[in-house]
Parts: sequence; C-alpha cells; structure tokens
Amino acid sequence: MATIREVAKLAGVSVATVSRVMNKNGYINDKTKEKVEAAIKELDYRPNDVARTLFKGTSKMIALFVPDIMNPFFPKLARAVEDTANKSGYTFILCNTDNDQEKEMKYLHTLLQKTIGGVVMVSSSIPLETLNKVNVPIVALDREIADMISVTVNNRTGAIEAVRHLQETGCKRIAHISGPEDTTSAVERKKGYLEAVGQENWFSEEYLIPGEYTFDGAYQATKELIKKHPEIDGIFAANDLMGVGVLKAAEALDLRVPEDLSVIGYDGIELGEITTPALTTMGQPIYEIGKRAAEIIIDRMENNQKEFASEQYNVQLIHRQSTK
Amino acid sequence: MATIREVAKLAGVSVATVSRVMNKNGYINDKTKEKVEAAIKELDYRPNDVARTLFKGTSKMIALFVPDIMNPFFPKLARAVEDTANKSGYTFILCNTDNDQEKEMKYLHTLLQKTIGGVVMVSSSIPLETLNKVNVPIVALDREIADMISVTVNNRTGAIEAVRHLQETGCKRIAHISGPEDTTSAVERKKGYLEAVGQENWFSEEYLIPGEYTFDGAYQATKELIKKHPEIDGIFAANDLMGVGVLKAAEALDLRVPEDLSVIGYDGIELGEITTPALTTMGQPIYEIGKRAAEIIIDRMENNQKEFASEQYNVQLIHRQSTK
DNA sequence: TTGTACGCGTTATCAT
DNA sequence: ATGATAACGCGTACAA
Repeated sequence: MATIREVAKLAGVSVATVSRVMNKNGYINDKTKEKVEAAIKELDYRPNDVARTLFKGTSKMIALFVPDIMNPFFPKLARAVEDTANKSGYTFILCNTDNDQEKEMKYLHTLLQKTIGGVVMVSSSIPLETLNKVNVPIVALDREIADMISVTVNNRTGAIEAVRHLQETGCKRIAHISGPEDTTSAVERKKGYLEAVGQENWFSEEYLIPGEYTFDGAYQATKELIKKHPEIDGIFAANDLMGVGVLKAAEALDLRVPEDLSVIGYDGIELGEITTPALTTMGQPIYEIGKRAAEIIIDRMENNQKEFASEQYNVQLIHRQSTK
Repeated sequence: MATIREVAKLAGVSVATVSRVMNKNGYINDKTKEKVEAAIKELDYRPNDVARTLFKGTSKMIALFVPDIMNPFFPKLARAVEDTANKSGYTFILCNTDNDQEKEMKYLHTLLQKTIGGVVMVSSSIPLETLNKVNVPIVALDREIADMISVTVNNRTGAIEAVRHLQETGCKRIAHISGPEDTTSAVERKKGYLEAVGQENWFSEEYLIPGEYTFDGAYQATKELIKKHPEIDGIFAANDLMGVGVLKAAEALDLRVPEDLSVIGYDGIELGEITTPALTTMGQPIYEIGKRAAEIIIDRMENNQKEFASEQYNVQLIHRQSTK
C-alpha cells in the first residue's frame, strides 16, 4: 500500500498538499491538484486508516453487542446496524456477549483500546458506573439500560394486545411463558399480560412460568404447564422462539393448534412463518429499530451537541394459523 | 484513557521501561517492575491499540465475509469464527456482501486501510488478481475460491449419500433443486445428484431445477415441478433452507410428507428440526468448519512460514421425519 | 497557494 | 538495567 509520502514525491509536492486534496481542505492550485490526483490514481493510494484514527483519536467503527447471533431474533438486527453503519462509512463489529458480564467488559475494553466510535447494546450486565465513565456514545437497543438512550418497542401494550387477541378468539384460560427477569422487554411483556388478565377470577400465579426466551425453556415449560393445567386453552409466549417451542410441545402433547390450544408469540421473526401451523405474533419493526439505533449512534458521534431522546416503536398483530 | 507517558511519569521511569514491562521484553529490575505495575494499575492503563497497530503495520482483527447473516446457515458459522478469533485476542468484523462484487471490493479496501490481519471468505466475486495482489491471508470457507486454501465439506459424496437414502427409503423418481451455479458447494451437490441418478432410465433433465439456495426459490420450483411431474416422489434440496421451502410447498399442494413425497436437505441447520415434519438432511459440522477456518487464518498470520493445506470435512445423514 | 514540522501512542534500536 | 529517540502514516498549525 502506497503512503502519502510516495504520492507526494511522485506528484512533486509536499505531503501537506496531498493531504489537502485528499480531504478537500484549504486552497489548492487547480494545476497541482491535478498532478496530485494523477499520482493518487497511479499509485492507487488509499490513506492509512490507522494513522488517521491515531491522529483523530476516534475511529469510524461501531460495535453491536448481542447475546447470541445464533438466536434468530438477532441476525436481522445485526444486518440493520451493519447496513446503516456502512452507509455512513463506518465499520461494523459484532460482539456476542452470552449475557456474560466478564465477556462484555472484556469486549468493551478491547474496543476502547481501538478507540471505537460508538456502541449499540442489546442488554448489558456492565455496571452502570463503568458505562458512564466510558467516553463513548452508547445506545440501548431492544431492551432498556437504566436511563440511557434507547430504541425499543412498546412491549407492555403489545403484550396486552396479544392477550386480548387470544381472548377475542375465544380463549378462556390464558397462560404466559415469560422471558428473563433482568431483561426489560420480558418484564414489560409480563406486566402487560398481568395487566390484561391478572384480575380475572380464573387467574392463577401458576399460569405464569419462565421460559428464558429459549426454545427449550418454552418447550419444557409448556409440557409441565399443560400437565398440571389442562384447562389452559391459550398461551402467550414472550417471544417467537418460545412460541415455536410451545407449538412443538403442543405437537408432542397431541394438542391441536389452534383448536385445543391457541398460541401467540412476540417479535415477528421469519421462523414463525415456517412452522406448521404458522405462528400468530406481535410483529415488531426489527430492521427499523436496528437502523434507528445505528443512526442515533452515528448522529451522536458526529454531532455531539444535539439532544437525543429515546424512541419507542409500535408492534402490530400478525394473525397467522396458531390462533383462531 | 491514560497513556504510556503518564504511567512513565507516575512510576518515575521512561516510557521504554513501561513498554518493556507491558510486553515482557528485555531486562527489568524487579523493583522498578513493581513500581511500573503499580502505576499501571493505579491509572488503569491500557495500551492504545491503534498506536500499536500503526507501529506494527498489522492489526489483530479478522473479518468474515458472508452473503447475508439473515440466511440461517450463517449465524453459527459467524459465531464459530468470532469465538475462535476472540480466543486468540482478535477482534471480529462481520461483512454482509450480498454476493455483490462492488460491496465486496469496498469492504476489502476498507479493511486493508485498517491493516486487517486476515479474512475468512464465504464465496467471493472479487477478481482473483485483486485477491492475489492483496497482502492479507485469506481462507475460503464453505465454498472454494479458485486455488486458495479452503475449509469445506465433501459436498459431492454427501449428495450421493442423500440421494441413496431417498432410494433406500423407496423413492423411484427423485428430483433435485439446486443452488447457484457460481457456488462450488451447489455445483458439487448437483454433481453428486447426477452421479447418483443421471444414468437411471427414468431420469430427465426436467427433474433438475434451480432454487438459488433460497426458501422462495425452492417453494416456487417445487410447485412447478410437481405440477409438471406428479410422478416425483422424492426431492433432494441442495440446502436446508430450500428443503424447508419444499416442505411448505408440499403442504400447500396437499402432499403428505413423507408418504407422498420424501424430502431431504443439506446442511443440518436448526431450522430443519422445527418444521413439521422435521427435515431429514445431510448435517455438516458447521461450527467446526468455521472454527477451523479461523484457526488457519490465525495460524497464517502468526506463523507465516508454515505450509497450509485445504481441509475437507464429512457430512452425516440426519434422519428425521421428512423421509421414510 | 504551498511547505515544514510537530504530535497522535507505541515499540524497537542504540546508547549509556 | 534503563533512557533517549526514531519510526509507523497522517493531519494541521504555522511559516513562508
């Protein structure tokens, strides 16, 4: 790779001049500009981004922390962040955290040492004081982190709508398989469920069981739930991955869906279209929120004076085959 | 972030000494070492990786080029590469290429400007001369790229095995939905299919139709295929995503699987476990090959004198419900 | 309008 | 055993 010095020599000018034409800074004679551009072209010169970064003190890189890219909710989110980052000339770094604090801290420090520009975080177990001490813009995505700027969907009201849909399509006894307690989206969805049916006279605490946002968790949970409470005729799973787990458990239990058991999920990932029956769900604008989070981060990096606010998007019922 | 100079000042030594204790280079008095370490700890000093990279001329970053992380085959591969990279202290950069040459070239140059350490590539439309000119270790993963070092599975023999399985379970007329012609894995799988049944007297070119490795492609292909050739009783889809597409098409066509139509896929992604019926497939060690590709890249970066060779892994029949 | 020289934070070489 | 300093490649005051 050619350096700025080589270009300067070939063009018969100083490095400063080359730098100026590269960055369109200051005044330059048209004639010398041409010479320089010719030299740049001839050598296929591309400025060394590392040197640039060192000088500027910040790099055009943006990182995304997700629990696990193998969870089918995240690829689209990652894609959205990457696309948006690229559009503004940023490089995209993906970090799988496994919700492991040690891993997250290690990542954060590694990135800091690379003078990362900004971080989009889906969840974080990093202590708030660390997060605040760190001099890098951070935006929370999908889940809130304390009082940081976040891009989320309206989980509580979406959950209420999900339960209402179950009721409107004839369900009398509705259970909820919830997500992790330390995840705001899961907590909000559970709140919505409780708000919708917590006061019903049939309601029981036993209708509320944790599934940890995983397929297996929901599968097991459903089996136990139905064994104990065969009267259940509707299940609201806090995410689609669990919704699919419920579907498979129903299959194993020889329960017809939606005749014997109605199922609704949350997220609207493509997986839900592929099951038989296809999963009814509350669809969120996944790509959209990922894109917005990236845009906000980039805005904050380039435009530090502006005021930023959290954003909340709406979810929408997608009626497929797992409810009547 | 504290710099090495601040540490030096606090410890009352020169920056060279600090550098030495950081890198465990040269001789250092135990006493001064202690002083320096104390200062490092006190300031929570972490060397600036950008400066380091600038000096060394290469960075501890490894990139993975995939067509699209939203394709369910890739998350596990990405995860494998990232895990392996991290284990050796490398940072992971994900690049979605969409099989778009322009995008790939842009990525490559961006990364080069960051003095990327190595690149793992799933497919590439980058001209070979560019690839060769570039002074960065590259390994091809999942698909071959000319004569570069690659980590793949045995696609041809796996395909033969898949077709044999269909035959052994009673299929008499077996069609193949193939992947992209410019993708070596797809070409090899098609070769295997042809090798297995191309000489049968019932064989017809019309049994061989392209599905582009996509769900929709396979869905449409299946519908047309069955309409034209209702005698088909077995389909070998060149990947699982298409296998699932076949399953859904069969459902739409009111065909029972496997009674009326047997289906086998390729890859062994988790998606195939979730459909009803679950998809029989040729499972490849996805995580394993991703890991190996990363290991090889890292080896090449750290150990340039060694000789490296391509590796090929075996696939294994996973018999689920879509075949008898 | 252009060039010189310094600084960004490290590491490695050469003295001491 | 330790320190001073050049060098990595770039951008920008400041001088010319």
